[in-house]
Amino acid sequence: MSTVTITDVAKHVGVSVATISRHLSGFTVRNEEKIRQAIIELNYRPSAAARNLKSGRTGIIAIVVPDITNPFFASIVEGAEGAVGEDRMILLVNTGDSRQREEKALSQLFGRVDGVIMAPLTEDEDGPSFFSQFGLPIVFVDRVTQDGEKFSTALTDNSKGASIAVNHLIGLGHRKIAMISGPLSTTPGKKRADGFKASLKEADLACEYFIESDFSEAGGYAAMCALLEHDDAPTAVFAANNLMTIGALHALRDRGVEVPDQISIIGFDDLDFAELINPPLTVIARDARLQGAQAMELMIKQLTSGASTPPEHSMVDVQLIERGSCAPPREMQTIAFNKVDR
Amino acid sequence: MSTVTITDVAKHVGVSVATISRHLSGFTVRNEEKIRQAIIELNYRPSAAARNLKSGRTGIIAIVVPDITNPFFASIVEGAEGAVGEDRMILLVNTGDSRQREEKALSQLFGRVDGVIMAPLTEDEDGPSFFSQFGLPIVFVDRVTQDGEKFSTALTDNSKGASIAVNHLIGLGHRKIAMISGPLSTTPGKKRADGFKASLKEADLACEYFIESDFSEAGGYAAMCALLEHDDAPTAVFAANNLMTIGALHALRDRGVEVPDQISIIGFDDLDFAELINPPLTVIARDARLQGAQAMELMIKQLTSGASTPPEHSMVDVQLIERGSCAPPREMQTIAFNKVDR
DNA sequence: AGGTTATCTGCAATCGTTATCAGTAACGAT
DNA sequence: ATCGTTACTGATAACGATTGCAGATAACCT
Repeated sequence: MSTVTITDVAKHVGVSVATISRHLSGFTVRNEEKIRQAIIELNYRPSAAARNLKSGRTGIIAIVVPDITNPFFASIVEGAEGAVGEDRMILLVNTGDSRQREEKALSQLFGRVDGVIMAPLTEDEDGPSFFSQFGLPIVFVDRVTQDGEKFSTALTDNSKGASIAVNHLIGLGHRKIAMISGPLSTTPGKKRADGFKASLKEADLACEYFIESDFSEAGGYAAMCALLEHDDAPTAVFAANNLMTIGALHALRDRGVEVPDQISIIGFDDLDFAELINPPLTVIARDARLQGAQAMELMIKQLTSGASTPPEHSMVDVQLIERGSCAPPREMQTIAFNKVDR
Repeated sequence: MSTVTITDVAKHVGVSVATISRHLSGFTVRNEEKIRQAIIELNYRPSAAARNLKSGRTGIIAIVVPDITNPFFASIVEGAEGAVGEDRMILLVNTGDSRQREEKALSQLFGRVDGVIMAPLTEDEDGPSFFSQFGLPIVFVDRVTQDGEKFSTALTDNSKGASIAVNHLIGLGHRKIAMISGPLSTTPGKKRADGFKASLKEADLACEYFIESDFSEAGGYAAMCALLEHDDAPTAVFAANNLMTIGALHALRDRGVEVPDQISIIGFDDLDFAELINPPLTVIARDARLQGAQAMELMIKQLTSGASTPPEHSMVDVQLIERGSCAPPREMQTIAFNKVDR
């Protein structure tokens, strides 16, 4: 009943503990079969704690995300899970957008895990020094901190995605294009905003409708409400992530604004149900699962090839998925080529 | 650079390791301030592994779910995370609906965690014996195994939820009511099916449109297609979970079937975007976060109050959220009281 | 058989903590 | 001055595994 140790197995077989240990770590030993039986018979399970203590490694990789209910991060986790392999496990930490929790979690992680895959809350200055002296392998996913180049990263081509979105809207004839942006203190927030602004400038358009929000549904809702109250409201909106897109759509629905009749909307990150929305949502999509898997691969590479190898970087591509939420602006629709029905 | 141990701190301060250890576990010691400084100065972090080895506990609670990208399970995890408290962490295992992964994960968990909150894949017979001899505290969430009564559980009133759904449809005048059911080998699959059948019987209706599917989006899609091909197709459908509801909606959309004009649909489990779908989706909802939190509370109770306390059970309530996806059946609409426009 | 390797084995030290136990200092009561 | 009590301290033995070392077996060759 009580815990059965390697010593018990050794006694049962009639060899020393060293032999059992060696058998467990894959060496060839003489009484292989006997040992295997004894292990099953006694229901012996090696103590992970003792192993960790000796070997210094835990076989656990932490993955720290701000919000697991965000489908994007859920997919990241799933992708990482899929790439973790046979002899490692994942420790999930959900920081709930709280800086405090993030720090506490990180300090608790030390010694419990072999490495940390993380999507940091912000690019804050106290972050980097902290990570640099953290003493654990780190891979940043989706977001980085200021000194992120020192670590491996698995990112998306954020600014390219934003450019595609904006150019799509411009191509449809829009001139008054708004952006509901994420926090500029985060990597994707900043890069997507940069891409947005750059593309506007390239088309000689002023950046008049830019709202910095917080990547949350409520934030998207509020931002959209603010845009609608504008004297000269925009004809198209680029929402910088999935949750804010949902919030914006809720706002439009509540106000009775027709999409894409009165306003076009394009989101960043696809959603399972994007096709089911009325109208189906046009988005910039990327493979989040792949991104998670890449992060895990970078981590494993780092763990197996010694700590001193230079950091590597991977990038997943983005693509436009046209559905029905973008159309030429209202005043153009009579002359527009691809006029939308209804 | 290398790891600094409790011995280093002791030397630095000029006391014995025992004193440092006592300070760390909250006892009052003489050189409190000096010790605190030394810890910071040397950047000492207690070794989790060594602690585990001595104390036998890890401060980690595992939570095992079949699919983290399912918003329901994501919410469960979030709720559990929120209730885990200061000095414990969560280890997430995503089994990806694979029996094999589930078993492997579970065996790996032993010794690494203090307890397991789990949503088992099925109620299979080999499950129970396995869990019973598992030797770790277990709390089942959402689903149980055959001998689940032996363990604490945090469930939903599944059959009540199903009954509410069916009675809602019956109340609207439907007689040909279908169910896209989950696997009958799972608790929610079984209970929801039971509730469905019982309510039909109570209303003297035959159970003619029952399809056992697999809780996946693809499964829901296929099931709905099958229902539509029926000679005498149903006028209403109850889909037993969120993913299958999404699948069914996709099928309806692809076939050009109007909801709720030609068919009514009600889902189990709410979705963030249920209001954004056209028409807004009527669902049976429950508080998944709360359910996750309850599971965690039961686990913590079990951990703190010794292993020999009897298992406890909690249950979150369900409620009907009427939106727009259910209406009287077509042939009744002219005489129906609350006729739907459009 | 005898000698030389190649394999396998047991002993014991070790990983970093915590728990036990005996011991010391301080202090008030007798 | 002695005793009892309280409040802390240090030395040391665990916890359960891994690993270097030296010795023991077995395998192989002539």
